[in-house]
Amino acid sequence: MPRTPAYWLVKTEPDCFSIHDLAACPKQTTCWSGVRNFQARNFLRDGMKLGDQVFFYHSNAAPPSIVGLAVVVREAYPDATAWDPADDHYDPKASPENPTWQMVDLKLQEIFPRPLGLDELRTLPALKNMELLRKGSRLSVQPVAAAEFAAVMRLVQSAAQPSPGAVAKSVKKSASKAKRSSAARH
DNA sequence: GCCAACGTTGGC
DNA sequence: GCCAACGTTGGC
Repeated sequence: MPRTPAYWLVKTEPDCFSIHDLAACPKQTTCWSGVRNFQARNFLRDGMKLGDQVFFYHSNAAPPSIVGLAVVVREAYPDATAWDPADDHYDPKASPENPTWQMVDLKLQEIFPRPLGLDELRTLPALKNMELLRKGSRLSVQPVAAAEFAAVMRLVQSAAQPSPGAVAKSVKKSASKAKRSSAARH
């Protein structure tokens, strides 16, 4: 029996690594290094399988939004940035013998016609219990229920021709918070 | 910039 | 094992 496909969401600060940066990568593929939270790592390591679809979310953006879709093209393997002292996410406790942290490879599947901001997502009843929308949620890698995934994708379809005034202008105020991301690598 | 929510650390 | 202190995340 093939496994039922699972759905996920990853967060990144666009000032750090945006979906457009992903689009510019060779083969539009990147390793998702830099995750330094155990719960997030466990989802990466144990949950994400080849072909799983992954919402791409921009945090610390204006507005914070789901901006597209990626697909898992390589399952978990050790995150070597963890034992690189020069890396922003260096972890002195990690080593090649004891990697601690894992990453997957993600390939861009689609940039949505427009960003789907938090306010808009909150209007969907199907997303009432979505982890992303939970107050205080900080998980940078999180599972998405199939029904939630479908609801967001329906919104994307309806977003293809946005009604006048419904388009959130994603003007970035580049808050000068240099680099601090738990999820992205640049 | 503020601050609530959360995760981690370390004294005990 | 408890929990206060601290650092980080991330919406606003």
